[in-house]
Amino acid sequence: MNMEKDIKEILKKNQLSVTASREKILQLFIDHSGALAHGDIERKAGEKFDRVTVYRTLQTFVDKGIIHSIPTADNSVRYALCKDNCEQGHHHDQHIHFVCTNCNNTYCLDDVVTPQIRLPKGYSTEHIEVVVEGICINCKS
Amino acid sequence: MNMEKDIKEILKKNQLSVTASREKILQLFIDHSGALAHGDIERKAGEKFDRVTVYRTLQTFVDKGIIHSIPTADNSVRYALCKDNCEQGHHHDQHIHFVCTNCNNTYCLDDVVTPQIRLPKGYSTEHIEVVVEGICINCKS
DNA sequence: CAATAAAAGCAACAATGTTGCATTATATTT
DNA sequence: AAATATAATGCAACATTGTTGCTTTTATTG
Repeated sequence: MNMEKDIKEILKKNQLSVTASREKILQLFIDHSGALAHGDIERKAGEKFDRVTVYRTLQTFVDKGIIHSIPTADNSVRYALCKDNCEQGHHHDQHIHFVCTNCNNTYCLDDVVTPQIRLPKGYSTEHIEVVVEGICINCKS
Repeated sequence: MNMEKDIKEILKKNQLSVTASREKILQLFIDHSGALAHGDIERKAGEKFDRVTVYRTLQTFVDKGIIHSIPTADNSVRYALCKDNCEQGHHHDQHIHFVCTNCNNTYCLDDVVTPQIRLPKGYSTEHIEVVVEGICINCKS
């Protein structure tokens, strides 16, 4: 399969010029099923690219709706591919995230939809983020 | 009201020696209804205390179950008081968190219980974190 | 292929988080 | 209440992470 072409097309579809760093970093996300922390990406792509480029590329991808960031409680933001055809400046992922406490991987559980939350009177909802911690399917004994 | 005494007692109840920095930082949490970012605390208490002390005090409070950390998607961990009588090394807060996109405050909605999440086969749940973004009751127009 | 626009690289800096150790404060014991 | 043991603080130095301005390089367009 000609994945390389797919990557170029993803970039073009998002009105991004095709550069080596963008191809490489997007490739990382496609190859890796789980989420990637900035540090992971910097380690895997950082030999070839400047740290600043990694930061800016990730930011660009988030802005374009190619990846989304996943909240954590320990100051280590992670990113994963958007699968819900997010558009520029408007993410609408509806899946939950799962963090394995054993292998520390983060997964997007695309089939698990975020639940409705009934808020107290006066609060309005724009976006709901659900992160479940537990043992993933690869680590269960 | 003699709040000072309460603070000392909270510390003692958690087998912590009563020190000026712990009193001050715990006071901040009690006075402030929402969550506090590390930066907030450092700014409010940092004139009197060393940055390192703030880090260590927060870590101690988390370990003891006095405060809990709230995940965010932008690398700015926030902390809030535990109200569900968490014990040392074992948090069992069951409330959701609400981040106002207008005033940027984070609230613990103690009355809103985290929903059940049905995970795919093979995944087991240890902890569920729900963060809702929207407009809070103080900012609604 | 040249011109234009955009991205990458570089350097310097700012902010955030960590560690070891000497000093100081707290709690405990007598 | 003072001495002692224990624990927390402050300090310095360092490591990591994130940001900004500017120059050079690369990609796209005609």
